[in-house]
Amino acid sequence: MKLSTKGRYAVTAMMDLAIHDREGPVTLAEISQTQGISLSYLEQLFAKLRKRGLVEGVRGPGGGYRLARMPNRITVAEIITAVDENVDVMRCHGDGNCQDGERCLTHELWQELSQRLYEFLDGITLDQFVERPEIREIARRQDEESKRMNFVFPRPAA
Amino acid sequence: MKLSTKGRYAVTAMMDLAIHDREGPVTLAEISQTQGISLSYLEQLFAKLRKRGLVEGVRGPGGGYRLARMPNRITVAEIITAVDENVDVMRCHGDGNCQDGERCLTHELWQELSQRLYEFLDGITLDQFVERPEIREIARRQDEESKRMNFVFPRPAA
DNA sequence: TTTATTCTTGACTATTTTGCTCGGGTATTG
DNA sequence: CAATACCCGAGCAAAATAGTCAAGAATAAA
Repeated sequence: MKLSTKGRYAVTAMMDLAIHDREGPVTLAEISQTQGISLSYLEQLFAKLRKRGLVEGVRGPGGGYRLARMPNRITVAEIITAVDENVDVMRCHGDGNCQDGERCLTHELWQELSQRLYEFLDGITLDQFVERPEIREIARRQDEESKRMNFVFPRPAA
Repeated sequence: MKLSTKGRYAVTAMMDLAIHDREGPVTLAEISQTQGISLSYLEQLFAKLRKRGLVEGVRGPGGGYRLARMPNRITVAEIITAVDENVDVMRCHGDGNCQDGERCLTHELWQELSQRLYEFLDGITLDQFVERPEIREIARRQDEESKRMNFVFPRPAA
């Protein structure tokens, strides 16, 4: 599996969403601020997440994004495969034609690895992590920080 | 962990080495042919493998590379970390300063994942795989293929 | 001792991915 | 209608990936 910052960003954003889920839709601008991810990049990631049915966009003022399912029904594996379209460890995609139409020496190794990796990530749902006290602590810190920033740099009046 | 073709190539080459270990040093040219990896690229990979003490180079005619240790003392994890210097899933390298000097939301997730991944790959030694009948079968096929190619395109006489 | 063989090294290059910007849309609410 | 926020596509710089190319050094065999 491909484990890049891209997947990390997506999971981070989805956790942010899960944490603030009950407070209504969360705007990408907010996520961008609290998680330190560029807004335009978030837009790209969320386009993919939406296509996979993981989030729903709510347009208009007061809009934003919300989870399309309960947090306990969204796995980390889903999030990563949604944004990292190339999820294979293997070049043959498991077909076994890695070398001139035959299996290469390491075919089975990567197959096993791939499976283990997926099983691990598929066993972790968003809520599992969000409920951890350490995570809640970090989220609280981020909220404080965010409020402080709004005080220092308030939105321009309408 | 970073799982790229680079690491795959390295493990493949090391398996080839392990399979033909008792027949004396194996040249990079041979590995290049049987495994379909560019010779110059192999040179780069083996430079790193040598620095990590996984292989030994034998110069001169009849030379090549051989494993520096017994195949049951070389793990897949070692091979991959040898060529993929950047082995971290996390941007903070486990230090926990992922976001403005603090932990990011997904810090623990990647930490756990990283650990699991490493444990899995560290539990697999070269000999474990080389001994499997399916692998031996593939190796035999490759040897046949190689002989055939030498017959069709023999080395120019001296 | 010459020569062929093979490792060894370094610099250079093409392609892909990553992370991001910009400029426009479109739907929705007040 | 105007502000908010999603939506969409093109493009782009930097880094990583996956190589190539050229020259040199050690050694075994002729």
